[in-house]
Amino acid sequence: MEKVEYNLDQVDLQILRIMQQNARTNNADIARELGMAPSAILERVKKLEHKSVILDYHTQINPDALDQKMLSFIFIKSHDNIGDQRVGLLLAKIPEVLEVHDIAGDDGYLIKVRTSDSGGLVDLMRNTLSQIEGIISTRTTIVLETVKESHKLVIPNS
Amino acid sequence: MEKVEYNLDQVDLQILRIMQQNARTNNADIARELGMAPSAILERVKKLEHKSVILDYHTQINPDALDQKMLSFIFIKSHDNIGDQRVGLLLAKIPEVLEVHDIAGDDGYLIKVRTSDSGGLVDLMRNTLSQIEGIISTRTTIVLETVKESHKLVIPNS
DNA sequence: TCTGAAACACGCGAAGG
DNA sequence: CCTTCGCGTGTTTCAGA
Repeated sequence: MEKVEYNLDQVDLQILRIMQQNARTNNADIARELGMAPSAILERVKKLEHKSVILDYHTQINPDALDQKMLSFIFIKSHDNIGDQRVGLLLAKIPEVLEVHDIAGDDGYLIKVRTSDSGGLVDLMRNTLSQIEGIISTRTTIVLETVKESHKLVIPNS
Repeated sequence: MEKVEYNLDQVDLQILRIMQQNARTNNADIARELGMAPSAILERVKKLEHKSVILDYHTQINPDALDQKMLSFIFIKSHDNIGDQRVGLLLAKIPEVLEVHDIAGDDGYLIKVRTSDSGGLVDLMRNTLSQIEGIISTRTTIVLETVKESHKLVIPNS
């Protein structure tokens, strides 16, 4: 892993705070709030994108509206050795698999999966997961209801 | 739970597909891509927001840049009865707790937590989680590395 | 790294089919 | 539900401090 210096100052943090709250806030509004010229904000945002501090601008869509009512977490034990992520990378390619985390303790992964319903989950496990070589076992946890789903990080005051 | 009709047509799905890819794409660009007038797009986007199909515009920030290198999932058993979410709602109020899911089978919740490091996690569990009445036990899974973290839903072709 | 000017492009509401 | 039109405003580049 490479050492990267991000060197964010107060103004950067304020920009991030505003944009995390609403990614569509325009430069002019941010500039007014911070008492700066819009072009200065533009420059900083471009830099934050280049430094990979800002990774993406994303529209959060209601899963129900797209008929993806089912959310599950699946623990997957694999033959992957430490540092190897062959199975993890294959899992990451599946569109319904939104997250893949390499976890401690179990030689395994935790993945987050959205499907239309339980049938969709069964299909995914039968048709897609079972095709991946090196999976030893799975344990599925089904979400009944999501109380909170935020992507907003805690941004420090300094 | 109320029955809601979303009634999304092809144009709506295309708009969602574009905006999910980049929330900052402007109406004019979307209009060009779909061969429509910008104001028609504006109208539809507003409607999608009102119908809660679009929930949020969010800037995804690199957690490393904000010194939040530690990600954990914690299973929490509680005294909450079915349909009751007292503990869940209290968990949801904690800023470091990004997600709270009511899960099947264990009278419990699965939460996703970001902290600066393992010390931050210990602090959270000692100082904050332990203050919540009704938690019976916790089981923590530590993420060593995240292979994929997307928030993009699969948008159907029709 | 900022400001300010200038050219260009977009947002967004009105009016109409 | 769409288009066209128009004014006010935002975006972006560049020179200069």
